[in-house]
Amino acid sequence: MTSNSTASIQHEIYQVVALIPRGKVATYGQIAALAGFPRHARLVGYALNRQLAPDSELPWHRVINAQGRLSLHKLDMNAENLQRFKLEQEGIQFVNDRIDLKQYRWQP
DNA sequence: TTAGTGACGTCCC
DNA sequence: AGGGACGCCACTA
Repeated sequence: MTSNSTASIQHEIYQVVALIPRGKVATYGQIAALAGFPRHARLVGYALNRQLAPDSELPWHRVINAQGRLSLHKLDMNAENLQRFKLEQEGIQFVNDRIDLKQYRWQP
């Protein structure tokens, strides 16, 4: 690992993401704040990138950006298609490639 | 060490 | 509405 502090941060991020219920979504910034690291939205992306595996227990697909859009295409367009598929399977509706956060945002 | 980068967010126009 | 300019901060070369 590059540093043990980031390892613990990642651990906190995973714990929060694991709490997102089926059929709901959260933003990167929301996850960072809930994990106790405000303004670290980008770190959430880095952390999830390491968990990007088909057999991952983590509901990484329920994390989207503050615009209600998917951001994964910059890295892996194929993975983004999977993310959208998983979300739609949970009953989340896309309107013009966008999710209505007022309706679907997770509120702990 | 420094500079560039990025699964982001907010502000401004 | 939607796009651009910054701000942010860990990571990488």
